[in-house]
Amino acid sequence: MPLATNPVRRFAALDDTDRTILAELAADGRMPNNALAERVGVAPSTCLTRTRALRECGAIRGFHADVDPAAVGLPLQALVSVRLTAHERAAVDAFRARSVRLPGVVSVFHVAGAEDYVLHVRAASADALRDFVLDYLAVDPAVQHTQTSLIFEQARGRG
Amino acid sequence: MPLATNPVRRFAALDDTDRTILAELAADGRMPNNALAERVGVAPSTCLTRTRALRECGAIRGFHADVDPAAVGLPLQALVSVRLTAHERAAVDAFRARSVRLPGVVSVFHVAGAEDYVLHVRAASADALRDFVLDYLAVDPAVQHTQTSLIFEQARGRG
DNA sequence: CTTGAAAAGGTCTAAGT
DNA sequence: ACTTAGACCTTTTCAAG
Repeated sequence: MPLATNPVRRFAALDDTDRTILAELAADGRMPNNALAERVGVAPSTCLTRTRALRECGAIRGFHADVDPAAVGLPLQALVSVRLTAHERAAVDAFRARSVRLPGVVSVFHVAGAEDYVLHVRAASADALRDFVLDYLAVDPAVQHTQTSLIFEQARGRG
Repeated sequence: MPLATNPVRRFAALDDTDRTILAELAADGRMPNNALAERVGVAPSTCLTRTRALRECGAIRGFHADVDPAAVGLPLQALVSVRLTAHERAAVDAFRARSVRLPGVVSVFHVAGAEDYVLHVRAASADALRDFVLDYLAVDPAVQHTQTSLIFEQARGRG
């Protein structure tokens, strides 16, 4: 993949109306099209066309309910830093593909720096969290080292 | 706040139907109620009652569009670890309240361990990211030290 | 608590301005 | 891009099982 690749090109046509739609739907993903149109200041039909285009060009990747982890029996959260043994593309990509499928994994960040990955995970208990690290990461020959930081509290920003 | 506090109590009544609804809406937050009802195996009216109860008891905290950061002119992401100078509750809480309002902040994690906070931030460019750290964190007297790790790639897990 | 059916409201398409 | 109109679908309520 050449360094000159410019993925922003796809979004070049976005104007203020589009950005407002994105902000409103990021805040409330279930807002009816009528209400959205009024907030944005365009006709409902225009709003619908814009919203659909935003989904098709990839600016909107999907809609998701924000579920309280405690409600599904996973009250604990942690950030697990992972350093790999090898750093070729194949090993790195393979670890990412594997880690996103592990139970309790919310997000996988491939980062620059001393660590290679940071996993945001949820667990039912401290024991379950320990088991997650030991059973899925520590035994992985691709994993050289892990460090687990329990999350006391998470707050959402506003973009 | 006593250690014995048990916030799980609020969700004690959740059954299989509720958990299926949560899973479906987490995967597709815009699924129509009658499609959801069919997948879950109850009548649409029942499904609506359940879904509303899940929102009111806090199991569903909201619905959000998943917006591609690149679409809104913020193609860069980073994890910024923050160590505070003081660790009394007042200082810690104040920093959290401040940091969630900073521009580009996606999530704020209060973590156990050597660092106090990890900020997930978005930025328009490397310069903008540097400015964010210097202008908002480095100048903050409550902040002792920061470490910024650029995010090469983020992948979502499945809960 | 769940249900089916009726009423109310939103979505979507296609026309013309 | 906006408006209108109408078909279609979804949500919501409510009386009853």
